[in-house]
Amino acid sequence: MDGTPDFKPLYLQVRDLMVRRLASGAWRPGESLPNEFQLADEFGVSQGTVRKALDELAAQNLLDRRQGKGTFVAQHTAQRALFHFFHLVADSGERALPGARMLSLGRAKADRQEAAQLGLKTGALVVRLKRLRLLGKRVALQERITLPGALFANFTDRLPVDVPNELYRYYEERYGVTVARAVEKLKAVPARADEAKALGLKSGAPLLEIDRLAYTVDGRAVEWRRSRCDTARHHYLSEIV
Amino acid sequence: MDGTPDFKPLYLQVRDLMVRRLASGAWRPGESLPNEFQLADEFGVSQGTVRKALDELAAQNLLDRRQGKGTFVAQHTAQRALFHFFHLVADSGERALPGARMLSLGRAKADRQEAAQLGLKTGALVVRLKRLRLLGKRVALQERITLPGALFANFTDRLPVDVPNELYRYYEERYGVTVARAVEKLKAVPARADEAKALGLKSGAPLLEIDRLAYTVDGRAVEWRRSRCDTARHHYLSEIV
DNA sequence: GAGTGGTCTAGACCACAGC
DNA sequence: CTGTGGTCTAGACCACTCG
Repeated sequence: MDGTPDFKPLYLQVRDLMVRRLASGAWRPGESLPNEFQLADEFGVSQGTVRKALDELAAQNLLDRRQGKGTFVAQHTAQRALFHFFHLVADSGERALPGARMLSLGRAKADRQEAAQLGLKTGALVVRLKRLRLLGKRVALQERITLPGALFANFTDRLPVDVPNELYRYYEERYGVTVARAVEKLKAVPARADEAKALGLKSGAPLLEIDRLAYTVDGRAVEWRRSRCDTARHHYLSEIV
Repeated sequence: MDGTPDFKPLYLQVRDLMVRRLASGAWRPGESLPNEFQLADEFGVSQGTVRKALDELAAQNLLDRRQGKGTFVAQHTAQRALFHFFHLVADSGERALPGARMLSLGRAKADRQEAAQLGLKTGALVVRLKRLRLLGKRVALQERITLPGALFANFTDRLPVDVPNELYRYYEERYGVTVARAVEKLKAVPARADEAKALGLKSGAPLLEIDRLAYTVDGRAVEWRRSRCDTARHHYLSEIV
């Protein structure tokens, strides 16, 4: 008569409570959490149960546990950007964070596609960025980024040249928006004339298109990014375990 | 005076012993392992420590734990091939295992590149396969596969048409070679004339090249695969957590 | 030395599968 | 009902960090 499976281990309940704290901003990036025994007291469970919840969150890169120091809310760092969110690698194997050159930055009304991707109404306010990125000294990709205007108020107040290269850290520090997860869809596409020119290629040259939707810990889409990359000297690295 | 960090938790030692059993074939795909208490006795540790080792291996997809039933050595199934090792998805979101049409199958001496990828000497015996794969009813990619001849004796005895579509299951069942891990490198490349013809495209059309090296649990490279895909109606899906 | 997370153990009990 | 893995607890001890 009820159909609910309705059994949820304690440690998952504790984990979900913790996720809520992270999502609400009660625990902010970089902060240290109370120790395991204090958390156990607070949630009314044993230290072992808290530990299992913490380990789950650490496995999802939401927390950072350091023996001897404590448990910290994960933060976007250059390292994380490089190894976790940026998958283009030089064919030689070297990795380096790409430079960026902003082309434009402005507000607009979401077109149908942007609205669909970000879960907004068509015509809702969005922020649009367009930039080139350099791998080594060579311009290797062009990207367009769309953000929901509601979450990123006054984004366009700053001069394009003053917007930092590492956006996820910037979103986190300035807007309290933490990207926790992303989905990328890759295709091979022909370069449009303007892209070809920007990247120093012939029109129609093959580019790797990376279409990324980034989500917060509570599942809201907060960035749509479409990059088109010259992969003559680089590749996208994907590890399957 | 020694420099060795030399502290290895018990559960990792136990895990490594188990990995050796898996690598040696003492535990074979599909087999069930002794229960946790029996393993604990055997290794001379507590059940909790064995559990931690088992959980590690299950997280790496080397074991399959089923409540109420037991712990089993992971096996390559259609499901696993589809969700774990095959990342091309229709733009609609549908996933389906692609059909295959073998074009050629034969022995050869490894060229420089094949030897380097697979860790063989140039001129060592290899098996080469070439096939087309269909997504839906449409030919969507062409791939060339190279295997070390030493591990796949008599592979070419079978008629090309009789080699099954799901290769990893076949490697596992017929040759005792289990693929545990793979690394893929993606690029956008122009179609060569023959590829264009096979895929029904114009020469120079953009293709997604997927260059995959597959490894066994003990780290030997056992397959090099290079696929070139038409991504007009499909994309490569990559999830970042 | 004090405080943190990490490991190891032992035991009780729960949920699930299958006879 | 029995056997399996899964959860929860409690306590001892180890390794790492920092003052």
